Amino acid sequence: MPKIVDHEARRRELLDAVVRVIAEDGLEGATTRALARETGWSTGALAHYFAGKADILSSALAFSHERIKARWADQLDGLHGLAALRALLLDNLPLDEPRRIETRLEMIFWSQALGDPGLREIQREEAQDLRDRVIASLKEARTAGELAAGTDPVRTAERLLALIDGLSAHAVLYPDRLTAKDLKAAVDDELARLSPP
Amino acid sequence: MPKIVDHEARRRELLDAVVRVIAEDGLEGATTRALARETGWSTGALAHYFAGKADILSSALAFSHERIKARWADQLDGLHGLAALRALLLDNLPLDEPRRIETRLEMIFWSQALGDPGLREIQREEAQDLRDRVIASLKEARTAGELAAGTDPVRTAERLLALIDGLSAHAVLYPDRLTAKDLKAAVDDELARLSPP
Amino acid sequence: MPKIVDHEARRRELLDAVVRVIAEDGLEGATTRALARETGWSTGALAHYFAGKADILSSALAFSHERIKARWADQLDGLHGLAALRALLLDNLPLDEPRRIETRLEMIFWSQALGDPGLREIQREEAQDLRDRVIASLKEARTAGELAAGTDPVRTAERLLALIDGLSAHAVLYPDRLTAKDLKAAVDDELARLSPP
Amino acid sequence: MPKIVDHEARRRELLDAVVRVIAEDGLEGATTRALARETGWSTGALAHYFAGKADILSSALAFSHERIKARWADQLDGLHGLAALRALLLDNLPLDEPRRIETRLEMIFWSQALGDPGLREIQREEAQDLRDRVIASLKEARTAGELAAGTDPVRTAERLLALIDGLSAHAVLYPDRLTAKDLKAAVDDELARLSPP
DNA sequence: CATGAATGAGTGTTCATTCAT
DNA sequence: TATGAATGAACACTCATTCAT
Repeated sequence: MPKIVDHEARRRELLDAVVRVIAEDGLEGATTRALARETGWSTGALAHYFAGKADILSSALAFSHERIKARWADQLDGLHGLAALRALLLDNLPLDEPRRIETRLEMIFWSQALGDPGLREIQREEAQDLRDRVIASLKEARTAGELAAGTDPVRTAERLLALIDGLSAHAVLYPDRLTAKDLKAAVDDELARLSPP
Repeated sequence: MPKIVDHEARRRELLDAVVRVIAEDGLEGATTRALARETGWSTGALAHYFAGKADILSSALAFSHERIKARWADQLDGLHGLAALRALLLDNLPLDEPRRIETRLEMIFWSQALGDPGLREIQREEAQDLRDRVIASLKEARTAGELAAGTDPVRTAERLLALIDGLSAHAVLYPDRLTAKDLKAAVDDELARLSPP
Repeated sequence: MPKIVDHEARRRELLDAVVRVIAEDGLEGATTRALARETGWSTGALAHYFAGKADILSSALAFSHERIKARWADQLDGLHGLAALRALLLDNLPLDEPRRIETRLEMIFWSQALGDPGLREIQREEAQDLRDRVIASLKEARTAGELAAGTDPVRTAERLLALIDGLSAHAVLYPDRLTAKDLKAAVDDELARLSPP
Repeated sequence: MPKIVDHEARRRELLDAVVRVIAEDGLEGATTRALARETGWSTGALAHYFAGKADILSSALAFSHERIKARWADQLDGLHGLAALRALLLDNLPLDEPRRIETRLEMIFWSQALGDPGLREIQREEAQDLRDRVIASLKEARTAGELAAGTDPVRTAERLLALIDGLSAHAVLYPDRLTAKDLKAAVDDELARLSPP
């Protein structure tokens, strides 16, 4: 009678540890041995749940994205238009330690994705999802008269998305230069410019 | 008399190839053997010019920064205020292949810098330099009456710097989504919002 | 259940081969590849049992010392005074192949120890141990009236210890000049001079 | 008109530096670059005077031996029998810094000679030379009635030679344990036992 | 299912040697 | 002669992967 294991639950449990290791030590520190140690399992155990190291890494990225998306549902509940947009943008900034980890992970995979189409696709999907939501919020805001005339939702979305990713990168690279307060102020400054005069 | 080599010139020559390899294949592909092959020299030859691989990598980053800064001098010659600001921001976008290489290199080192204070310092200096120039241009623009009342140079600078880094990252990650034209439009949209009504 | 290995037993097994390689080919010949080949394992396997090459080498020296000290217990069982002293000194001479290997190993590490405090300490401990035993035997002999009046145990010990190390070195360097018989004769000549007239 | 160089004089000048480097840093530290740096010449210059690194090393050993032998002539001038013997033995102990360098060099080459017949031959010749002188002095002493009846010159010589080499090794390995005074005392203790009662 | 021992190709680095100048 | 730039094989070590238990 074999022991029955919930593979998906176990994978998520393992990936949580993997995400922490990568965000902390980078991909150089994420050796299979280090991951095994940190998860509390053996290297061989990881082999049961993942096809190899590449699978571990891409799964870790996808796992982080799932958590982020699950959070959006909470954050945006009952919000609309600019309020929803603001909540969404702020949620994507490294304003606390869990999100700093997410940002570090994301940046690590940005450079990795440059040479790995598989990783790039995972990131593209997440980015597309966020972009769709931003555009939808902007359209909602426009309908509600919250936007200045002539505001193009797509162009504005690209600007806002670039802003939060740039702010995120700067915040984790130069924490002295940008505090959580600065990040929020930057987003609010930008949003203020969207409103009608 | 033996052949005398200009060490600095040779280093720059080698680093030009190193930058290309890293931007093309990432740091994983930048093995000493690959770098030797690509530069056209032996692994031992690299040892004459660099203290080790870490020195090659940080020198490559510093070398790229020097080239960028040298270009600024040209780009900004005779420009002031918003015009200088616009030239500076556009120069920092991956609008052509050489600058796409620069952007890819920069992104690769962003993630590396997260765990390497030495690299982070090299990047911080470059970022500081750009930040100073952006702030100076904004102050110049304010003095010239090119800015809307109440525009804070520092907060604006942080927003603009984040914007161009975010746009750069998105452009090299999702080239289908953002063309050179889109990048310029995003910057111009943002700059338009700085002018007085 | 995986194969469980007794790490200490495996280390000793590996070190036995390492000692042979070093004594045979010197430290130059003791590359990690050569040691792996000679032990019958892969280079990676050695990494499981030793922290690195330096650890392999110092462990090999310590292992040889342990074997020698274990042998003393046998050799000296039931012996006292001059008889114990003689047994101890003879045991430290390269009178047969196993001890020639020990001597060669020791000499190889003498020169290595000149520039490596860690190795020097390992050798110092072993030398101190032997020195203590020699002095103790001499004091025993003095008490038993086996020594000429005025024989100083410490000074005598130093002379005897120097003698056996010098004889050992000469025996392995110039085997034609010094046979096993010559070595024993030299020790006996020296001991004869310790007895009362 | 080519520059004329006294090859032999230049070789000796270079070897003096080589000996110092080896005695100081061991053979590991005696890279061709290090030797070139220390001699004040380029690596290529050494190639003019030596056939290769092996030639440099064996020449350095031979050079040290020449210096030692030249010194014997001075030391033993006008001495005979036991007095000559004593002078000879003391000259071979590391009683001052120059001779500590000689001893370190000798020990380094002992282990190297174990696997290199060429080096072993160089050392054997030197050892043979010293051995001949010791035996000759002993015979002289015997003729002069300075030795106890039944003293065999060859067996005694082997003992004395082993003693000084063992003392030398111990003195450089464990300088705390054996001072210059101790070394002299050990030799004098041994010599005292040679005299007739 | 789970283990961790074992593999061996690949890494960065060193260094004796060669040779055009 | 003398230089020092250049080579490339050899080194110690790491690590993703495999697999007998």
